[in-house]
Amino acid sequence: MVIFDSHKKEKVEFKPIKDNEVRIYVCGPTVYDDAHLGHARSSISFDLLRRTLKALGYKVTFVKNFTDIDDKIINKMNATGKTLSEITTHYINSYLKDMQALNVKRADIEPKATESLEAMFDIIQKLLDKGYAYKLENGDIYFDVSKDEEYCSLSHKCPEDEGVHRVEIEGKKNPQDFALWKACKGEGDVCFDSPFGRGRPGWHIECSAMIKKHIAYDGEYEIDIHGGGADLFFPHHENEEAQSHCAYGGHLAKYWMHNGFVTINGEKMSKSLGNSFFVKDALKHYPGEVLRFYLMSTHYRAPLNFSEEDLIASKKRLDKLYRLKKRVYGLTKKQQDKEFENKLLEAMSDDLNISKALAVVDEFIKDANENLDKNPKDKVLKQKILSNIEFIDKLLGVGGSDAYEYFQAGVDEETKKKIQELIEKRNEAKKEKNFALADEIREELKKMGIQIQDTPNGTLWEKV
RNA sequence: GGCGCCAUAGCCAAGUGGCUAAGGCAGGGGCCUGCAAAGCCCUGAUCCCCGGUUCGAAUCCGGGUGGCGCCUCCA
Repeated sequence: MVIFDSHKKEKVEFKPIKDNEVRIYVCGPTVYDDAHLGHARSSISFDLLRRTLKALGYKVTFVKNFTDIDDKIINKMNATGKTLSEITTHYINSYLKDMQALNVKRADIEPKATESLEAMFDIIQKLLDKGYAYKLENGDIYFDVSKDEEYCSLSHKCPEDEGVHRVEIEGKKNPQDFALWKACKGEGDVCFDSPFGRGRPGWHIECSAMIKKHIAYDGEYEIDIHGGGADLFFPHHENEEAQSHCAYGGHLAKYWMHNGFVTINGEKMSKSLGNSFFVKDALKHYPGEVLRFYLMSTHYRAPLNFSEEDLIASKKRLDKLYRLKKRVYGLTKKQQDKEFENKLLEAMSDDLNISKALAVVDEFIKDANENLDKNPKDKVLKQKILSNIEFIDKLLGVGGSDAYEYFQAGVDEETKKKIQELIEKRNEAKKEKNFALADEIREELKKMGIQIQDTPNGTLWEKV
């Protein structure tokens, strides 16, 4: 497996810290709103990483957190009058539901920041003891970046001070110092008891703590891979790394991976720009699997400019896989095709080269169709095809649905019945060589958004 | 202002020094079909511009131009 390490800024051979085990931590969402396509893409990217590593035989422990305490959540509380847990529970469930629709596997561990406070206290205390942190008069505790010689060596993105717009806080020693603990600000704030007084944690400390609590090794590196959106590299990941190595000595992660953004009209999708596209809204128009296929079809590090036109083109590509699946429908026995599996896995092993992988899939579909045309009754051939489709589902997370249901999504039972009746009527007309009537019926179906195909196995239909 | 990324056919998108520049969508031609649809076959780019390195560059270096991101919450 080769991955692009955003710390070294190059592709490197992946070697786990311990044997065949891989520990991955990915920054999850701050749960104050529904998931947008950017969250979806990040999730799908690391889902592909996880599936690939598993297929390669690694034992993978995958952790994705929920940031459930944050300024934005508090703002939402004050705006809606709801409690913290009402808001976070709602958006966590909404997130999980969306990700399930996208065929993203649930993480092995899904820690919440509010349930990891003890681990945060430990880091903060160590940083205070070692002189890396200091307390302001108002009770806030800050990390002193000037004490950490390695600060900035992770992302290489630390800016010079000129031209930077930063929030000034009274008493901060360096402009880049960041909050580890925010003292309680009274009414309207959410506060927890701590050894440092009532307050709440800073954002960066949460991830360091959850890693330490759940999956950290004690050695040179705490985990194998740390992932997240490209926007998190600096300052979030830089700060996580700083806290962790100053508190515990080792580095946080052996490899760092960052996914690119989803853009709209070439601009980053974000709340502040007001151009967010929610997953739940997209799901009203397209099946989750189609959305997943589209979002994953651009390499995870490249920006993806969302366009409905491209999404439709992408769907047509996926349709072909399902049409092939229809041709081997009903089979249960499988015949493993190691050559195909290796080819697909090899593509994904190259820093998740999805374009190469999808080209392998396309080639497979083409060959399979061609061979089925030549030998429609070849059982072994069909079993291999079925087996390959299952492998595609396992590795890429698409192709696992029922082939008929895939094409009939969103059509209610009553309509299905009507379609069936029209098809039968047409078949009779065809038998009587009444092609004018047959064509008329086909036209009627077309107006309903239904396209039919006459095949040796009868007339099939698809929703366009 | 600092740091960084990107620029390949109508569109999406691989390829990071060397055989004829993957694959998909759209388009054109054909086979199949009562006609369609589906499927299969054939068909398209010399890689933003200029200069350099090299026997040889889309791929490396320098300079442009054009997009974008991070530096403030953000996947």
